[in-house]
Amino acid sequence: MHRTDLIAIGELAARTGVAVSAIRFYEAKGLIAALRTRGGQRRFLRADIRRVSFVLIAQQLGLSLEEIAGELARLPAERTPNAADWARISTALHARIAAQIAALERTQQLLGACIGCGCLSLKKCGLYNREDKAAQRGAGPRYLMGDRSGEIAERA
Amino acid sequence: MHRTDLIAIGELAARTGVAVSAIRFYEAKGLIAALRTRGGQRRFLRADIRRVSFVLIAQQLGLSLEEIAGELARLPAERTPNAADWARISTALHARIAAQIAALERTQQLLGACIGCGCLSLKKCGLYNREDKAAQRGAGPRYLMGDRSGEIAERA
DNA sequence: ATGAAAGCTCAACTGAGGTTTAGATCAAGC
DNA sequence: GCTTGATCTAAACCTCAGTTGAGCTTTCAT
Repeated sequence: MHRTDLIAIGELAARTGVAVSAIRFYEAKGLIAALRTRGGQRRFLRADIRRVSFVLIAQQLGLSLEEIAGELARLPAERTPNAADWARISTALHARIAAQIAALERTQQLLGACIGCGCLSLKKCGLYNREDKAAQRGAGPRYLMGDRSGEIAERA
Repeated sequence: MHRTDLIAIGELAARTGVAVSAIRFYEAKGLIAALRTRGGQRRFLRADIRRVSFVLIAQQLGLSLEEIAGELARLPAERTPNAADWARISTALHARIAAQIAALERTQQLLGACIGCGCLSLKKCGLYNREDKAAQRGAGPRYLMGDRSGEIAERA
């Protein structure tokens, strides 16, 4: 076959809706791999369209690029992910979302119990004294809360 | 005046579980206010323990510091938030969490429809072609709200 | 063979939510 | 008074998920 089974970065960008700069970034992060022309330009396989699509979907489901890279690493590199691959992954994602929903519902319950009680006491408040830390998120080293069982505020 | 009502930054940190650096950061962001000793050290009111606690709780519910500052600005500065204050805030939080849960449940449904179909086609996939973009926030890092803890740096 | 379009690299920047570091000063116990 | 630990400021640094820009090079259609 001719070289039409390889696509340039701009076409991959157009097909996926992702910016060219983002595709270079994904390559740098090891999410996708590129061949190179003699002149040094990237050329991608058509299967990479689906790989990039998977990145977008998984991102929307809350996975970090690092986690996505982990999933993609278990996928065959040179072919389109098939139904079995996707079933395995989507089942895992399903469980993940279920856990998120459950965490939020627990929060909701605690909040309901708190409305009107004004109980912002660290010692007693169910919202504060939680194990699951429902929505901890974001970048950078976080100070880990809790574990000061000895001497927490009682009186305000 | 041995029995003081004012507490030093280290004590506020210890009582809330927040790092001293974070408390200074919150002060710089206008979330809390500090008095100063003649020597220039910060001294906080005991009510600030609850203000900081509120910051932590609201963060767990997904509010940004800017949003939290907005809520705190409407609270009385010099006293502990009372039941009425908390009722107003927690009602708003309740609606917010309900929306998050609804978004995740829609995602879950779409994912359920996709399991096994291998349909990572951008044209058709309901997971990819969504209007709500479930919990996408801001132009920078994208993260879904909800549990992403797991491997936060644990440093001594 | 040419000229526009697309590609290349590398570095710097964004913004949220902080932490780390350096060097100096303050507060308090003995 | 001395020493020790807590605190001060300011600026630099960190992650994540990219974007932007400068300055060149390659590719492709004519």
